[in-house]
Amino acid sequence: MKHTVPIRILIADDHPLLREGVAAVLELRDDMELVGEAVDGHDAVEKFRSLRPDVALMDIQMPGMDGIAAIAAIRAFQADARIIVLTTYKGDVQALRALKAGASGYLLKHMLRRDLLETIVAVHGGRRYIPAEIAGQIAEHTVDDALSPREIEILRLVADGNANRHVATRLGITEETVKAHMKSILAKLGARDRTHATTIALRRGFIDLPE
Amino acid sequence: MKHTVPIRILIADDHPLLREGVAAVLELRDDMELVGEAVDGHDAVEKFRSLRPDVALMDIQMPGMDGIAAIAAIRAFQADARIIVLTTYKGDVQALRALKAGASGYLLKHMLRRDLLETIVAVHGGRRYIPAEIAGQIAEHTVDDALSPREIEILRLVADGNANRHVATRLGITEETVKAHMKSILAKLGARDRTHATTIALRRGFIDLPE
DNA sequence: GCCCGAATCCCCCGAAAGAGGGATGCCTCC
DNA sequence: GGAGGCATCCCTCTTTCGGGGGATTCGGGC
Repeated sequence: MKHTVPIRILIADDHPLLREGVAAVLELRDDMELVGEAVDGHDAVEKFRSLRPDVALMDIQMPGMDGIAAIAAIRAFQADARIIVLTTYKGDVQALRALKAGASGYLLKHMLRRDLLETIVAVHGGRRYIPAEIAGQIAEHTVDDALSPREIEILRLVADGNANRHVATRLGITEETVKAHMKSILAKLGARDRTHATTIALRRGFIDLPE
Repeated sequence: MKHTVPIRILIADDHPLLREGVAAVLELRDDMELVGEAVDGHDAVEKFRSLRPDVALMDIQMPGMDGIAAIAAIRAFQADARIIVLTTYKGDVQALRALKAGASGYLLKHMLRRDLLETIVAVHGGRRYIPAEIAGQIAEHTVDDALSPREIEILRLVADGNANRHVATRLGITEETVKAHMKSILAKLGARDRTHATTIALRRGFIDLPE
């Protein structure tokens, strides 16, 4: 029962050295086989289509189409695709988005190769595999503190140094409305002021650094 | 002239998969040899002492002692140590600090293995090797926009959501003094307000995300 | 000796921010 | 069809920011 067909794996990550590392780890195993490498989201979707791997390892911060969009695109044409996110932290929001998009596992890049192999086996077997660290973080929040799309839009502009009035003109709404949104943002994030809200949102993955 | 002693290399990085990737790349070369792996700054200093590698690859964001402190510590007892920083971006300030601490090269993790090998050879040969991208960034700033230690301390507290008055009490100074520092910070960073200053400082590597 | 930057403190003052209320339409979900 | 979230707008009022000036001390560099 040990000699079955190896698990066919695709990796999508824009870091060549990390891809190399995964390749090196997988080469030592006769029950796994790296069948392809993708360097961005579009590439990942395309290679998934043509190679039909059993498991895909996917980074979520890649140039062009990001990993979450790629996961959604892949699941759209193959609903039972097994996808594992492989990232360097990024906050509970990103993790939750990835899981909602259809990822079955969430691996942190600083994890050991044992974790990688265990996760691949588990996910290939149809199970989910979320580290307790991440699961706990997700459970902690996401009850009533999810920012609405408009709130995120506003916070992004605020993070970039726009005063309420500038945000208002930029979005074609009133300054009063922006202030109302800001109140809601501060309450949801438990922030003391707009600067605090910005760093909290950055840490949790609601927004990215401007530019 | 091709068959000389291989370049002995030490890698310090808290990402096992990346270490694996570097190891895999170096294994293909008979003119290079990976002699050790360190998982944090202390480990790096210790392993450098005992192994005396020709070149050390060093991450700058590691648990415990960070890479820059490790570089300084290593150069303190071996002034001609060849050290290459291997990181995922981090702003011109971090790059400059690393170079000032004694690094001879600055590699971005998304670079190709060709760049890695070229840099190792160059640095081993006593040359410096800074990607144009990084060199340009450093040249662009650092003229008159370096924040003083006190300014960084204040900006860190501001980023964490402290009002001027709270910063003042925390540091045992007057709110007026904090305001004076804030004026200087805004001017140096070219920021429109404290939130903008915070995101600029994060992007450039002056400060890290709170917590 | 002199200059300069860092760090400290002081003033005024207008403009933002944020906390406190509201209100209205428009969804969707149960 | 009501409940609740979203997005919009409105008003008041206090606090905080940030620009505009200053000032001093202390240390290092030319």
